[in-house]
Amino acid sequence: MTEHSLTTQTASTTRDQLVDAAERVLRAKGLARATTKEIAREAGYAEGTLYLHFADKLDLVRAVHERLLPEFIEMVSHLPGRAGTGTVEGNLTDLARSALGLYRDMLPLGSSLFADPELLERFRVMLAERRGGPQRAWEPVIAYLRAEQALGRVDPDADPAAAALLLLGACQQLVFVELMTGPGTLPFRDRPDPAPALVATLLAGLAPTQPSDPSPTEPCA
Amino acid sequence: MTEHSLTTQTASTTRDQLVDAAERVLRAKGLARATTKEIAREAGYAEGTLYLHFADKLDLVRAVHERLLPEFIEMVSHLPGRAGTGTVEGNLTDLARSALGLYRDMLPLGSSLFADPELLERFRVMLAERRGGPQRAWEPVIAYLRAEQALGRVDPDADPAAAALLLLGACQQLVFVELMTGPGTLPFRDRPDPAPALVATLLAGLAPTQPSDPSPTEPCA
Amino acid sequence: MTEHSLTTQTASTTRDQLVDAAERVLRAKGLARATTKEIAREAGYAEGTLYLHFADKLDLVRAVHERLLPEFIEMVSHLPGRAGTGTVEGNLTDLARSALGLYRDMLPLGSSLFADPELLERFRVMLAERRGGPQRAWEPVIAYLRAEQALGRVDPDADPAAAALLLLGACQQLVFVELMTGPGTLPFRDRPDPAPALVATLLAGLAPTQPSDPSPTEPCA
Amino acid sequence: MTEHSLTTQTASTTRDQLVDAAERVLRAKGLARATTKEIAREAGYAEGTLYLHFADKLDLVRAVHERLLPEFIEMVSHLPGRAGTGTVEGNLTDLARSALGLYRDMLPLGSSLFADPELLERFRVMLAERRGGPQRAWEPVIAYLRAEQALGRVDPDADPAAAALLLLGACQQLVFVELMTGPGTLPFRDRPDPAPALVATLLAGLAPTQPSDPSPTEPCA
DNA sequence: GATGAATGAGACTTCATTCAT
DNA sequence: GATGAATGAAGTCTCATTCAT
Repeated sequence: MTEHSLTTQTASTTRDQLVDAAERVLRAKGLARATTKEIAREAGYAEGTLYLHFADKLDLVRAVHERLLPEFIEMVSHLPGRAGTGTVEGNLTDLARSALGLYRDMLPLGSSLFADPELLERFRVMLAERRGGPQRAWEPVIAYLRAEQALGRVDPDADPAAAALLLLGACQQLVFVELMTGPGTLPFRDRPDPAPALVATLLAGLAPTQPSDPSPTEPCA
Repeated sequence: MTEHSLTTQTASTTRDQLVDAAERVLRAKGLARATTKEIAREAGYAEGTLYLHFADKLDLVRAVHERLLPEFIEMVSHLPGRAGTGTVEGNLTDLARSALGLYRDMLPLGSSLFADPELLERFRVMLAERRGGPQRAWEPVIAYLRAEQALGRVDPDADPAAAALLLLGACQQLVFVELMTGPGTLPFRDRPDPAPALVATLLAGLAPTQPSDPSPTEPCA
Repeated sequence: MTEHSLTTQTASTTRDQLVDAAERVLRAKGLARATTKEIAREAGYAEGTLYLHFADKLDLVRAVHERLLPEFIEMVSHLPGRAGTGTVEGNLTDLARSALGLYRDMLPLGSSLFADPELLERFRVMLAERRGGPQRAWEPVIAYLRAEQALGRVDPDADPAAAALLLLGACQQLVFVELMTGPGTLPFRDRPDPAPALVATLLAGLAPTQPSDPSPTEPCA
Repeated sequence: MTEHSLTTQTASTTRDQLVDAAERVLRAKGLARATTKEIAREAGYAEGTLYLHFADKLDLVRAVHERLLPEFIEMVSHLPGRAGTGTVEGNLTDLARSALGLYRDMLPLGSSLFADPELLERFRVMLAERRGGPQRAWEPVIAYLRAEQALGRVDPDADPAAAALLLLGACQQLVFVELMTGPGTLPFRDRPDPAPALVATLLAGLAPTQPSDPSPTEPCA
């Protein structure tokens, strides 16, 4: 109320403050334990105020996830798209590291949606309107790989979509396991930075380099 | 805990029936909307009976997830470990298809844990006792790849752990996107079976095949 | 209260518009579901405006009922007072039909008062100031019957007040039953217009006509 | 709980106690101010218990009205049906006095239904199942009058249904006005017992006994 | 061991009312 | 006079949990 400019750049409407507060509470307490009372208190408003701006609690939670979308997409777009600069390996390693951070930030909130089918359904409806969703992460990676293919730094026969899914999927799964097994565990063995190994493996492939074995593993027909 | 033969008979103890019912209700309604009343009704017992066998509701939910672990691990172990038989590509494709089914079955339940930090913490404690968790899925894949390396059908320099994470992570992420965006969408483009593309890409790698330089990692910059 | 010309102009003051809107909402939603928000919206004003013109919500509701009084009395006064014209039976039948319409219009709103003792009490206080209330309906009927008695068309020994109560009470009860049992029912048997039977019965009386008395009340059986 | 037989004849189930309490609170506070909290307290149960026995608050209120029906009908049936005994005038006067008591007891509760269209609708549905409603009061009166017609003590051409409606309607309207204008007023003039005048008027009719006037009141065309 | 009526804390939500603009 | 965002008390209803039977 009496704050003049807590953040110089944000309009900080009541609605935004409520969404901010809801996101903080959701991150801290989880969907199951986030109450309207606490969200309102966190935002500095009365509980009833919440219902001036949102139809119900799920509508507010959905708004949190809705606002996450552009955030997510922007982060994704910042995934290095620097085709032709540096090395492919370096770029993809940066990308993987960014993705790990992205998923560490987004996965707990996103996964919570599965706890409530009605919330998930509302989220789907919103995704259908806004074109968005987690699959958006693939796009800049695919675009980058295509650009590198054009530059000859990536195999022209490679499948960029599959490669994007392999790399980002690995990052997401790694974070998933991290979060599941707790902060004290070393999920991916003893490697503090798993990105290089993932990128190296993706670049080199598994197929043996010597065609001494006439196995049908070699697909480039 | 002190039970010696969980599965030697089709037992169907009251406790098991309650866990069964809880799993069904959790799958149908989601963690947020699963009530003890409905679980008890589904099991055919009175609500109070639940508290003869479990400390509280979270204990029952945790038991559902606990019982999922051997199920999960068993499914994972059935992932083809047939090193040397068929082709590597075929085996990994079968594996990817199995993994897709595995995640479709497990991901909604597993992701729900993120909605309740207290439940997640109890789950972590249980994981610390039982050696388990989603990372167990990597093991048979790694073992398989090592065996194929020994047979020369997989590059001896490849990193089996990274490869397992790439392949299984891609499967998990694909299912995650499927579940998020709803049954009506085509998550991975227009391919009904994404497994072959993933496996082909993983086998071939992204690096351009330069006949001059045998190191595929750093190409034509 | 201090307004001198309530109806000299089509005034449509803010206050009147609010009362209008309140009456519409009360008729549509009922006292229990009429909210200040909806009344204000219906009137085209902000919710706060309501409190510039009324002490509280009950004050507004009371104002609706207050304004209903002159309306009611005027309708009642239009009940045919045409002593000496037409026939007594015809005049009373017209009167009964008017009364049925009157109660259909007023009863739902009036009966709602019983749902809230505080509102009812305020209404009573107002009635004590304004001389009004549902009993006003008896007056023109009594006056009419007295005039007909003077003309010899109604038994000079008859009790006009009792007769008015019998006839109007019958109309009110009929509407009460109609409203209670719903629009789909036939409340008073199979007669679409119950007025003639009521009037005939009231005129003739129930006492058997002894042939010794040549009263015209008992005709051509 | 520990009461063994507070009332020797009543089962006094929890449900009944709740309905009892609800009726008491509804009579005391009115529909608009009756809260589930107070009803539960009045019944001596926790608020949640209410929802073990009723779908919601309206369901409980409806149950109150449902239980009023047999009460109402029984009271109505006790309206003197003593055809052939005493005098017609005496019997109808007793009847009118009973009806006044009946309506004094029932009208406030019954009228409250108009405050909430949803409640009224539920009540109508219930009436459609149970055959009941305020029109049931007419039946014993009609039956009585028919019996007296057979005995020759009531004009065989009289319309029993119309007569019942006239008499009971007058009683209901009188009570309605009493309740509206408050306990301190004398609603029907200065007569403490209005029953005799109503009955006398109904029996004698309004038509003049001497056909000295060739007025068109004479209907047998 | 099983029951299920009862509990009661607390969730979500509504809505009459206020007040700074 | 008008506004309408904000209030917060109070309402209805849910549901994990208990306990006498």
